[in-house]
Parts: sequence; C-alpha cells; structure tokens
Amino acid sequence: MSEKDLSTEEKIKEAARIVFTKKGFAATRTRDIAEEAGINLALLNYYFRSKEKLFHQVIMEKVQQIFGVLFPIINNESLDLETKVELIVENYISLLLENPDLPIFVFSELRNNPQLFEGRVNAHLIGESSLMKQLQEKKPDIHPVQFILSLFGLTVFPFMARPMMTVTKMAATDAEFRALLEQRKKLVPKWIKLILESD
Amino acid sequence: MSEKDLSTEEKIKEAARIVFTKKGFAATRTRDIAEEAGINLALLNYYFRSKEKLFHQVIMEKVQQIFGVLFPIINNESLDLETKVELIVENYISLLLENPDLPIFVFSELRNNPQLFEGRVNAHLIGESSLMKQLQEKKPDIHPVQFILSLFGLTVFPFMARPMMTVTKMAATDAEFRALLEQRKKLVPKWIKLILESD
DNA sequence: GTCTATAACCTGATAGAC
DNA sequence: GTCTATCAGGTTATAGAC
Repeated sequence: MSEKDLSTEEKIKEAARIVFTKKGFAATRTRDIAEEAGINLALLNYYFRSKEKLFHQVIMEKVQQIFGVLFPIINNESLDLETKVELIVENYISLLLENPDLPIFVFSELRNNPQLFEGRVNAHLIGESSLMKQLQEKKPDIHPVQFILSLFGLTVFPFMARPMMTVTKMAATDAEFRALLEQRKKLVPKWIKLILESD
Repeated sequence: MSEKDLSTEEKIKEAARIVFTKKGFAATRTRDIAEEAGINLALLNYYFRSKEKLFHQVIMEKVQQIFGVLFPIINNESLDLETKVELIVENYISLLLENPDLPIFVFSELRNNPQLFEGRVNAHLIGESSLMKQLQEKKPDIHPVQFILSLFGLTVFPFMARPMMTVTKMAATDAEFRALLEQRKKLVPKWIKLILESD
C-alpha cells in the first residue's frame, strides 16, 4: 500500500505517529507533522482540531496496540506460566522491533502526563490476571511486582537503551540490533525459567 | 546547607537540574527554572548565556555522575565478577533512588540528541573493561552485550517504569517503591549469578 | 549582579480564497 | 477538502536602569 493510497486523514495520523514517537509531544511541531505527511499545516487542524487531540489519539492507539498483544497472553487460562513468558517475550519483542521508539515514547510521555492513563489502566486487570495467579502458586516467595519488573526489564530495556548502544558501538547497526533482539527471544525466557526454578 | 547559602549561579543550576530532569528539554521553559530558583529570568541568561548551554551543562554533569559511580567498579581489577555485579547493582540503585527521574531523562534526551555523547563515550572503555574480560572468561557463550543489557535492564528499568507502576497501583507510594528497590539490591545479583552459572 | 521592559522569534490555530 | 496568509499568544534572549 503506497502513500498515495492513504486518505489525507490517515496520512496525517501516520506522520504524527512517526514524529511524535521519535521526538515526543513537546519537541514536535505541528509543522513537522504536516511536512512529514506531505500536506499543509491547516489540514492538520481541519482534521484533528488541535495538536493535543491528535497526540492523544496517537498515543492511545499505541498503548492499546501494546496491551492488545500482551493481554490475551497474560489472561489465557489454558497456557502455563512458562509458555506465557515465552509468548510475551516473543510477541512483545516482535512488536517493538517494528516500533523501536515506542518504549521511550510511552514512558517519557507518561512521566509528563500521568493522568493520560488514570482510570484506563485498571490495577485489577494485572493483579488478578491468570499470570499472577500462576506465579503466586509456582513461586510464592517472589513479590509479583519484582517478577513483572524483571520480565519487562529484560524485554523492553534494550529498546530504551538503543541510542546508548549506537553511541557506544555496542550495537552500531540496525542489523546488529535486530540480531541481538532475535536472540533475546530465546534467552529471556530461559533466564526467567532459571529464576522461577531457583530457591 | 540551606538555599540561602548557594550562589545565584548554583541556585539556577540546581533549579535547572530539577526542572530539566522532570520535564525534559523541550517541555521546560526558562521561566520555570527561574521561578524554581527564585530568581529572575534575565539572570539565567546572564550566567549561562542560553537555555541550551545550561541544559548541556546539567545533563553532562548527570551523565558523569552515573559513570563516576559505575566506572571505578567496572574497571577495578581486584574485584571478581560476582562482586562487581553486587557493587554495580547496589550503588546504581542507591544513586537512582536519589535521582529517580534520571533514566527516563537521559535516555529520552539521548534519543533526541545522540550527538550529545558522540566522542565522549568511548566504546573501548566498555569493551575493554575488566568486567568484560572477566565475563568473557567465565561465560564465553554469552554475548557480552546481552549480559550488559540484562544487568542494567534489571537494575534501571524499574525507575523508567515508575510512572506506570504508580498508575497501575503496583507501587503506589514512594515508600513502597523504595522498599521494592532496596529488596532488588539483593535479588538482581542473585539472579545474575543464576545466569552466569547456568549452561 | 539584579531587576523591569521589550525586542525578536517561533508555534498553534484560524480566516478566507479556491 | 485544500491551500496561502496571517493572527494571537507564548518563549527565549537582550537592552538598559539601578
């Protein structure tokens, strides 16, 4: 599907996704989005009313995209803990490889604007999830939050550290980075398993 | 040392540290810094010439603060791998507990502005470090970058996820968060050890 | 060194022609 | 729906008095 096939509205939103995720809300100028979309500034306001409304739409769709991948796994009663971990890591890394700027974007905007998510992210949805119950059963001595932080730390952190890895030449090229993350799809579940089976 | 004891220059810089780390460069207005410092806008330019120059000074000092803590450990030839890991985790978590906004700040500004660090962070300083040599010897089958990503992912990620933890009530209060991270000082080295001793 | 006032510039948003 | 031109408001930086 070439750029020409998209409606103007979708062209603007796609441009907004790119620019907002790359630079953040405050550093993005509506002019940048217009230019990226190949349209003019007035059209942005014609379709989306304001920079803020456009931003809100973009980030919410991104958050839902993430939860859309993770939730069905976390709450699937027919998967055991180990399989859940494998699927979460595999699918989340795949998603992030297509959206590498997403983690820094979401976390830094959430810092500036916590009320964005207030009410939308229900504590029970995580605390009462199938994953949590299985964890409690398998390893009651690990604080569930410590487990979650580790699982996602191991999975997400490389994307946040990406700019640092480029500068330090730890993963200078895109191909190197992708290779590392592909390898990590197997490593992280293996390591998590070590943690779960330790005493 | 009360606020009154600080020179005007230092008051401005301290205010800049607070506001910049909390909101990022683009979202920060020089007026916010002036107000936080209890001085007037013109003085900021009198002392630091521009918003950009002040920012540059602040972020560089923060980065050096981090490396100042980590480098002596990473390159201490007389510490074995396990002890290095313990000290890195312990000291880094302590530092970040005093500067919880630092990780999001540094990583998101680095994304917007990678040239900030070009030339300053030498790839050899990490690749040729004592830590890396020990790792290579102890566990040649782990890619060193995978190890580093895991060590720092486990250590730093909780600070980046802090706003998310607040919203989801995983760690609603400051005290809860601190307790989790204090506990983590022991957990992370234990888990890293599991990884290093696995096959 | 510190202040007030203001210049110079930039950005989001809109008016109005087509 | 799409464009150009422009407004209104806000931001950085400086001039000039004290």
